[in-house]
Amino acid sequence: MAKAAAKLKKIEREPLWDLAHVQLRDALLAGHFAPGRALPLRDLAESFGISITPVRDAITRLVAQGVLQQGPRNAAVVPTLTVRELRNLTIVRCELEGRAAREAAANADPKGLQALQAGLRTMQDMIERESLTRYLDVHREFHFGIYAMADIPVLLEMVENLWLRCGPVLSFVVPHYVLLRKGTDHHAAACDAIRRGDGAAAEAEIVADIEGAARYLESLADAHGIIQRSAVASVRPGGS
Amino acid sequence: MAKAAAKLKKIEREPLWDLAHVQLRDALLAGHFAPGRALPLRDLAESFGISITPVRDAITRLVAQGVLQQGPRNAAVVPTLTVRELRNLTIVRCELEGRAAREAAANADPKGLQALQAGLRTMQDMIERESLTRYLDVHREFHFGIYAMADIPVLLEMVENLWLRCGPVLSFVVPHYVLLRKGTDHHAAACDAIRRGDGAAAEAEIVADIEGAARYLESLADAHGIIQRSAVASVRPGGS
DNA sequence: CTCCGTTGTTTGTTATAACAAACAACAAGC
DNA sequence: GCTTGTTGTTTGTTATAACAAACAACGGAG
Repeated sequence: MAKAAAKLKKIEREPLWDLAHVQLRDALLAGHFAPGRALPLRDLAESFGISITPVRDAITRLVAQGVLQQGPRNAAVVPTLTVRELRNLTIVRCELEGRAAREAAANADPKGLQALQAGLRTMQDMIERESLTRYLDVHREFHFGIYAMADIPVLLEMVENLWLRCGPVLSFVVPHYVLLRKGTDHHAAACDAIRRGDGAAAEAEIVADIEGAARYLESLADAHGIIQRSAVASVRPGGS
Repeated sequence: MAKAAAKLKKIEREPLWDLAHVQLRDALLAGHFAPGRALPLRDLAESFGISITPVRDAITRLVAQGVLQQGPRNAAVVPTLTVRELRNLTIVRCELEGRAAREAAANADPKGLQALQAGLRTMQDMIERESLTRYLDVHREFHFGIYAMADIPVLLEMVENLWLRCGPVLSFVVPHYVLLRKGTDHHAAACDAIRRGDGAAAEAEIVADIEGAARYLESLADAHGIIQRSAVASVRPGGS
């Protein structure tokens, strides 16, 4: 009987290495780990309360995705973004996300458009109230609402990868950036263009949004220690 | 033989999971595994003569890269490419490889150009002699010679991922395709455009090359069982 | 003959232990 | 005082065993 019940209920038990992967990914995105920091397997395993095997699996996956890099001893380290790497990521992002916006304009559905506009209103509300704690989530949902409309899974997957790569840095700056009201107009314009079915305009707006944020981020490169000017970015043992 | 020697003697101390990863990747690219086939860990471990742990690592990495998919039981299966997926991959490939060609034209170096033309001549020789055994390697080197010229590591990495995804299918058809002399002119034209520094032309030629091959591949979809028309693509348990 | 339950096997998952290489620390020698 | 060799610790790698879920095969009941 227990067997029959189990067969009927369809228990879905998520593997531990998947949990570790999600937790690690979210912590990375939240900027919880400093760039260049090493992530020892046993420490993570202990903090998660599991063995090192699933942690190792999660790390392997993240390294394969380019979200983590591997240091000298094959140790996983959170990547340090140089200005050059940020520019390269921006180039690829514009190419891919621009194309996704173009495709989204081609086959936009009313339901998705409605969700987009709802997100737009929510974001504007949040800006007026200056309550930006959940802004990042809505912002992410808005962008990926557009990209999902393109209905090209490979493209969506790659854009997610790109967001993961520049995630911590972007998450740190977007709230500051958005208070200057520089991003919202692009968002609204992109949404309008998609509703009109104007693919070129949608692509242009998304590209402008991405490049604007990247420019702002780059201008802050020296102010905050978020991204490194040089590629070395190592801990100098000497000095004061 | 190299791997046997490496196994007997301790020449290189490359991790085992790296070896497993490379061997699996090459076998996939060579089309050694039928699409839809499951890859049990213990079988692979036995065939490699190692434990299942490094094999599992390699599989995890390949799944994270999208080179392998995971089936119902989290089992790794070699992905079956549907026509729709192939079209989506082609879209992203055109976007990314086209941009790479454009960037390559912007900062082309004489040494790389020389290597490109050498590859071009080798390919033409091979076509005339109809000895296409090593053609795929040269073809791959030619394309990635262009993409490496763009000097954008993230872009190069993503293009490599895309090639891996449609690898087996493409490897199977390219030799047939190239005997029709349909691809070489695009290659030569792209090379010329890069030398002239004409980014737009280089992009157009690469895009034409990719789309031409994709069209040809799609026309063969029904003839050979390479790609599936439908998404199911189940494994027939019946006779061999 | 067909349907269903039981059982044995397969297979992915996780934990643990043994191992090896690299870094840190400390002590001896010049 | 500085360098160097040795040792202890840290940390990634690999193998192995125990485990659980799913599939296949077999046998009994209707």
